[in-house]
Amino acid sequence: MSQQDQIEQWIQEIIKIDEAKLTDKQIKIIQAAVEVFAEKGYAASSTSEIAQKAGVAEGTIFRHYKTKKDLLLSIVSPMMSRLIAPFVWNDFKEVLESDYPTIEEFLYALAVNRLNFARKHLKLIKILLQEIPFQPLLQEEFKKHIGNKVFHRFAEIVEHFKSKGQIIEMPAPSLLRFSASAMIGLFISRFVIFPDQPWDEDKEIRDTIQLILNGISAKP
Amino acid sequence: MSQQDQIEQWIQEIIKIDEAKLTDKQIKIIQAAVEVFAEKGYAASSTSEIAQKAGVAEGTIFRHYKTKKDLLLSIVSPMMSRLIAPFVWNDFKEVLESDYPTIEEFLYALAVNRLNFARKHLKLIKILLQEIPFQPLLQEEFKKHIGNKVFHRFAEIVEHFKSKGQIIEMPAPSLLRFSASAMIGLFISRFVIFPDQPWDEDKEIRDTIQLILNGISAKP
Amino acid sequence: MSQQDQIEQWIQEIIKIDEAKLTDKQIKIIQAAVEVFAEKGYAASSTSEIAQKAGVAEGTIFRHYKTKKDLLLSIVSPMMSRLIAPFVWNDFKEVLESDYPTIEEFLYALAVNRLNFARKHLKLIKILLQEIPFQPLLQEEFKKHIGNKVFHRFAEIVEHFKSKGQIIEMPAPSLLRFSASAMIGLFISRFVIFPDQPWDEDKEIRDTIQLILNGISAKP
Amino acid sequence: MSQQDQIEQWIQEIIKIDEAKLTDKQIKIIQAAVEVFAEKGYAASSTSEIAQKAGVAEGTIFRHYKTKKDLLLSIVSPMMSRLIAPFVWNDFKEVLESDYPTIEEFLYALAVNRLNFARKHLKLIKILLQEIPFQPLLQEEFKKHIGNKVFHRFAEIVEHFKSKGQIIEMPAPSLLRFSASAMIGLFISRFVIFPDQPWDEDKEIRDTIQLILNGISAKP
DNA sequence: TATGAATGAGAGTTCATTCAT
DNA sequence: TATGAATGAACTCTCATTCAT
Repeated sequence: MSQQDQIEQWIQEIIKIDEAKLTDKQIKIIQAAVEVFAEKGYAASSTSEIAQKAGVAEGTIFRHYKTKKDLLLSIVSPMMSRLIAPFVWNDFKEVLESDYPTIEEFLYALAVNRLNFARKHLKLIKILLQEIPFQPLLQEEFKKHIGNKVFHRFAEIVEHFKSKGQIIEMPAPSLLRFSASAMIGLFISRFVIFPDQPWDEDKEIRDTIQLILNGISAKP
Repeated sequence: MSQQDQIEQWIQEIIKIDEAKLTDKQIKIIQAAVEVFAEKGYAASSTSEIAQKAGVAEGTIFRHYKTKKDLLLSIVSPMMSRLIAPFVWNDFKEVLESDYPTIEEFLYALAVNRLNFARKHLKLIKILLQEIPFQPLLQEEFKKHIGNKVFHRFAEIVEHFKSKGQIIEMPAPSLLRFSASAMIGLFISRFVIFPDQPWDEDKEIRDTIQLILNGISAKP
Repeated sequence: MSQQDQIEQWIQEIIKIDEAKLTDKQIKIIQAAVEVFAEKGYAASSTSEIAQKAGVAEGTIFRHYKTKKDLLLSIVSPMMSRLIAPFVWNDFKEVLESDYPTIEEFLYALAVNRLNFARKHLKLIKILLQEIPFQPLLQEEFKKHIGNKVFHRFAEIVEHFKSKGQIIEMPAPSLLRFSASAMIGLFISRFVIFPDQPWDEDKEIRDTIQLILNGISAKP
Repeated sequence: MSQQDQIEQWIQEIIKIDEAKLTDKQIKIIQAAVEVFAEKGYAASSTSEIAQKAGVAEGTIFRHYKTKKDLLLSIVSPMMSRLIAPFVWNDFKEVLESDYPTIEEFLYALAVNRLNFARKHLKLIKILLQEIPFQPLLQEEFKKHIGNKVFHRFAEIVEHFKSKGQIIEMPAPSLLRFSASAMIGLFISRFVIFPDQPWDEDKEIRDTIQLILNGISAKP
């Protein structure tokens, strides 16, 4: 089992996706909704178009989802936790220290994993990002997940390396923001802005990691 | 005249905003539209709400703007060039070399300028970013401005410093993306994600610039 | 056996309610339907709410009743005959003359009986009255029962007393309408308009009867 | 000027109907709505049918009335005060004593006036009565108007005659209920139950008044 | 017999747009 | 130029009814 597969497996255990309970029609509705929401935006999408694309009657949508917003949220809300799943690992630090020879290798594995995840769920993530500003419920979840979980985990790690004198003297939030921005910037360039360009993903990931590490490493 | 004022003046000359021609009602319509679009998103906003907020009749909007989309674009489209105005300077390089003692100082002046600009036009920029995915016209403009102008200008500068051995050996697009991501990440954190936190903007800007420069500087 | 019980027994014999044939689920459906129809009105009630309240599946209702209207009518239609049952007695006159010392006593017994009946089936009677204007079938039944049976019976009695010089000289329909209005007015006040006030029912009934008899009695 | 005209004039002054402000289309909408609501009941009526009957677009209805219920209430609610207008006269007692030779004559004038009013607004009154049970707002208005105004006025008059020994010793509410029931019973018979029968309205009114007065007069 | 998912017609309502004033 | 009443298509959502299980 490769390291990537291993990471993926851990994630699956964490989030326990129970798509099993969905009926055939529900899956078709969700697929159609993702398609249409991603293309036109939530507000500009019509339930009739979703129904048509899903091959069901419009009423069927409302049998499974009380309102159109309900449909959106039940699609998009679980995405948030899946998106940041690897960062809320309980044994994150152990994995980092034991399973990977260098921090570069660890970050590379993580980045590849998330990049593949993003590639797989591109449209859903688009919808999520588009709708966060307008859906208070999503904002709450965002704060809960990112703010409380991911942030504290990262702060821990940063302090760990800082205390060893390996990281530049700077507030943890700034370092986290910087690192995350660089990675997210890569993702957005790759998938949103220039999806049709030829990309040497591997090299771009490695370069970005190097730039980040250069940036935050303490100078001798 | 301070350096900031000087930059601002140059920008004004470049973009030549002709708000002078707008009637009183038009200005009210635009202000109301920005307000409503930013709050609810373009698709979920109604022209009647805009009219009401602007204190004009519904018909008046359509006297000045053929369609709702027309209203959106005439608000948002000019923003793109204003947003990237300083980066398309003709005498960018001269300014950089002659007016500022170090590159840090130059980047700092630039960042402060854009941060203040973003603060002033926050809602408009929000709308712009929200609607780019759905408005082909905006996408074209984005590519035209960013792709052709900003990118080439930066590539020039990067090559200049590379040839002097001061910048790490890496493709210019990657370096640009990395630098821009770090700065934009700061802006989004400041204005979108944590607008209500207390911010030491100056320090955050200087830190971010330091991290970027650390990242891209050639190691001795 | 009290006179009230005796009257009740006669009524039961007349109308022969065959609720025995109803299954458990049917009874629950009817109860739920009465509840919901009375609360929201027939047209504003949904079969799904009835099904939910009855604890059965939506389809089950339509297994027993072809349509929603069918459900309404099979609930409400038998009520009409039950409501006017005592007035269509075959031996009405004999009872009146033999079993009760005075006409006041007879009317009092009758009123108490109907009042208790109305109290017991309040919601059903509400539905019946609400729906008569919109259900031609109910209108027919109303005319058949009231018009043909009750009216002729009363006309007979009135003529009987008129011929004895005990009742004022006035057309029987007017006298019937007057008497019925006074009693029905009492019922509606009691149950519909002021159901929550404290009522001395006995006294109100006796007063109303006295007023009616005062009104229709021939003056010496 | 006849006594009837005089009464009508007083009423007009009291209720101050300002139908003048209604546009042509609004009047058509109201007329159509009254027609359809009366025929099918509020809940079973569709706005599209009303629009069609009024000869306007469906959207036009919602420009003037926020919701379907709004349409109902703005039609029906003003009816309540108009319906009971003559009974809330400030100088009711003076009129009764000065302008009419006998109380019979006064009641007769009043009854004729209300009968003509009911005839003119038959459908509206039907709708009002049908919807009172389901519209809390109407119930409130009913209690406010009938309970507080009409009732107290009548109680006053009853006490006045009681003290002169002309009315039977009985609670005022019972006497009012009895009298109102007899009159309302006549109206309902006339307009709702047997609208198609030939009616000698004058005689029926006079008979009913006589029966009421017989009922409530103190016996020598 | 009982279920409940599925239907699709039609409900009330919104809205960008038009046009007579 | 500015208005706002009017439009009617399109929207989200409800509902009585059907039917495979």
